[in-house]
Amino acid sequence: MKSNHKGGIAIMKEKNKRNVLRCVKENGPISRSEVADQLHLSKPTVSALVEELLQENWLKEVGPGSAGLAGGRKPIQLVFNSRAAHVIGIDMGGTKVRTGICDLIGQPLAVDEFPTQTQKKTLLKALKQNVDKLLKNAALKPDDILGMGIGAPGMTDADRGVVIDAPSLSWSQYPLKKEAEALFPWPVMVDNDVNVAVLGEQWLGAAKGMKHVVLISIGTGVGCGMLINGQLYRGATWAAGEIGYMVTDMAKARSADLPPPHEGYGFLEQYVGGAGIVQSMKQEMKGQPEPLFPNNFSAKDVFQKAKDGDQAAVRVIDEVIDHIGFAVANMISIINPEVVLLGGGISRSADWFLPRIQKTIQDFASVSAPVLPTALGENLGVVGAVSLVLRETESVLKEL
Amino acid sequence: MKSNHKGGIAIMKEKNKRNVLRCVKENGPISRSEVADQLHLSKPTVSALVEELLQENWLKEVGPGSAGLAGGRKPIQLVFNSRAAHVIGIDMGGTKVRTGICDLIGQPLAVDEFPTQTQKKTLLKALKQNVDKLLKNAALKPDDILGMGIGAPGMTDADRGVVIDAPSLSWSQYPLKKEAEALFPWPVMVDNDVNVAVLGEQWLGAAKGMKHVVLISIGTGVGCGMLINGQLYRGATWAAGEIGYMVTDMAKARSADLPPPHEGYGFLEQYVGGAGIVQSMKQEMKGQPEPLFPNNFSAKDVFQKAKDGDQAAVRVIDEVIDHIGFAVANMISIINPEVVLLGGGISRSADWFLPRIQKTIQDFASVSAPVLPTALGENLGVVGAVSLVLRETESVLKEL
DNA sequence: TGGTTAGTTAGTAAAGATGCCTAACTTAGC
DNA sequence: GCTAAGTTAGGCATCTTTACTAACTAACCA
Repeated sequence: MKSNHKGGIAIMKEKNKRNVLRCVKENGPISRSEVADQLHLSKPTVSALVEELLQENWLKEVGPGSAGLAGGRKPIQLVFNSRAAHVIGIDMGGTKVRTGICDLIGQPLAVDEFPTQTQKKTLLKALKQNVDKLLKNAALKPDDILGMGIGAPGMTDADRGVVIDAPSLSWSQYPLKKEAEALFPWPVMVDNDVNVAVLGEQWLGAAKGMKHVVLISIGTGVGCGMLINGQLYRGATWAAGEIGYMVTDMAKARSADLPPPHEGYGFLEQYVGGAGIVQSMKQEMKGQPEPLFPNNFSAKDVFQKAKDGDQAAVRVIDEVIDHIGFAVANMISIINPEVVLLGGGISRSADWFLPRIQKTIQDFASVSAPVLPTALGENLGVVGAVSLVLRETESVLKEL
Repeated sequence: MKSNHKGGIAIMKEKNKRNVLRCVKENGPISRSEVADQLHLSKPTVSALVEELLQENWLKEVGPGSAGLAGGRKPIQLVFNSRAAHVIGIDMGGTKVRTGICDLIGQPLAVDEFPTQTQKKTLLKALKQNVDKLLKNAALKPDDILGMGIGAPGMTDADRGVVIDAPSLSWSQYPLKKEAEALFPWPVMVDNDVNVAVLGEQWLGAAKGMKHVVLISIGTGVGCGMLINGQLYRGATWAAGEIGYMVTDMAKARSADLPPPHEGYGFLEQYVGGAGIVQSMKQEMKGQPEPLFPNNFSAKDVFQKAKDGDQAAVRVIDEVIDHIGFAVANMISIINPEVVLLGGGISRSADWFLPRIQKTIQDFASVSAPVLPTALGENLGVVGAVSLVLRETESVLKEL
């Protein structure tokens, strides 16, 4: 048994080992020798650590590569075993829950979804069933699972795994991590859906490998996840990124023809969120004799009408895009990110309005930054949740 | 000679040593035994490290404390030697340069200032002279100096120590670190003045010990420094915190009666910066028969008139404060800091307008945060620059 | 063409250095 | 004698260096 060196030397070995693992993972097939060079470790040390990693199945040898130009022994190529473990990602939305099992490089082996239940108990039961099915589909056993990540649609205390407030699910102070861990035999991590999304995009999407990323998600509500110095930034009280409350028009904010703030929606949200768009459209239609829409319509419908050229809809959407443009410009001036990603329902129409947003940035922001739609599509939440688990698990290797 | 263990075991010893040092520094007089307990290190290890730290003069023994209730040998009390080294801090402003020498706990031993020269060469020469004087006044030799920090009024590449752009000094791509290090026999670190200020306030001022801090400085220009996860956040291209470009009123931003953006000033800056206030006041005075001010007046004068109750001035200042309120509210919604500090010339009038800003936050921000004036007064820049050096020097001990 | 030799690189083994821990001891006060 | 602070001695884990073997290329020569 290992001695209980608390602040001890064993930590360093663990660190070196993780570094070796990461080095192999990132640099594809690579020899022990080259790993030693890259990590500034001696060859024997690397050999010993690789030996352990092979034993533990994190690495595989894939036969000899080719020798260098100047001759010499052929190197033994090492590769990361992306199937050494698997991670489950859960994207818990207001209307549906998307689930998936991924390997260690984020490849989905099985995905599924089911409608969100309003009762917490039934929701968890459905989740359990669904995950069991997923395991069967992927031909995996619980032992193969390293952990499970969950993206929840609301403010979340990621340390304790408590969803502090999720209006769309009527959750408040719900200890999701604890409840889920009672149901599953692996560790569970929970975070805000937007935070999870930005992790996913930084791992495998449009912000791959970047250190400073802002993701703005515009759908029913408006949210924003930030990656700063390569780390998720969650704020002092888990409330960072509430861009939905950004005021881009003081005069309007102060005027009386808007509902008072703090009834669950912020200023920007009132303009660019789904409900806000519908509201504005209704307002716009008042002056017109013939209703453009039936009684029930969605923001998506308004977008469609605007694309089709209807003037009233265009006016509404133009204002939405204008607000988004200024919100993005403000974020760029404050955060100076490498990239701004636009996600949520609105990202489907990205091509259409991105140029206008870019113009606003160019005119009003202090510096520039590319604005792109998210790249991971419908699996974004799942992949992000998987990334959450992997980062937390490997968090020891944060420093070089 | 030490073997060149690169990724080696020596790093851990260094870390433990720094932890011991920090432990003694933070926990006042303390015995070896208690340090061992707190850091989960063994007594012999602590003794050895303390021995080295005593040799190197970082620690001092201050005679025996009192024995415990149950008897036993009296502990030997250790204290941090705050005079083991000294650091020079330079606050380089647009009109004057403030200099100071501090000990390791931020106590100023000598401070001074001199007018800013427009010529770089003469400025550096004056700096050299002034620092030499400072050393003499503090009765120190160059060997006693650990390093020098400089806060520069503009966008700064802190890695290379290059001031990228400082309009008030007409500097562009100026390698200040390199130039200064040619003049002085110690390492020099350079950063933005607002970044330096937030470090200072977090060290010894109004944000002591906090991990998430926003400092907004409003004077000639408008700047913002952010401490996130306990670390300075500088952005992808050293441009983070350009709050002067935040747009809080889209309609006005688009209207034609303002100068076009990107002539060196951002939207918010045009309203709340010194020049902007003067401009607004002039605009306001046009309608009035009798001029309130002589031809030349400053933002400070306008503030004074407003405090005295002049209606035109009050209108101008009210708008300024309104803009600031929304800017602060937006920052809080986005960053969710533990505290927002207000610095720069405007902080003198803090008492007067803080309540209104707080009202705006309460009405429009997603969460709350205290808003306070900076606490370090005229030495803020100097102390912050000292802090910059100390953090960089001790950066190894960032993790617990 | 085919064999031999020199040079180069991958990986392993043994020995030395460093730093931590535990256990036992000394010191100093009750 | 009891207790707690601090030191000494011995052992263990980890890394590095040095020296080695294995394996391959290139070039030379019969």
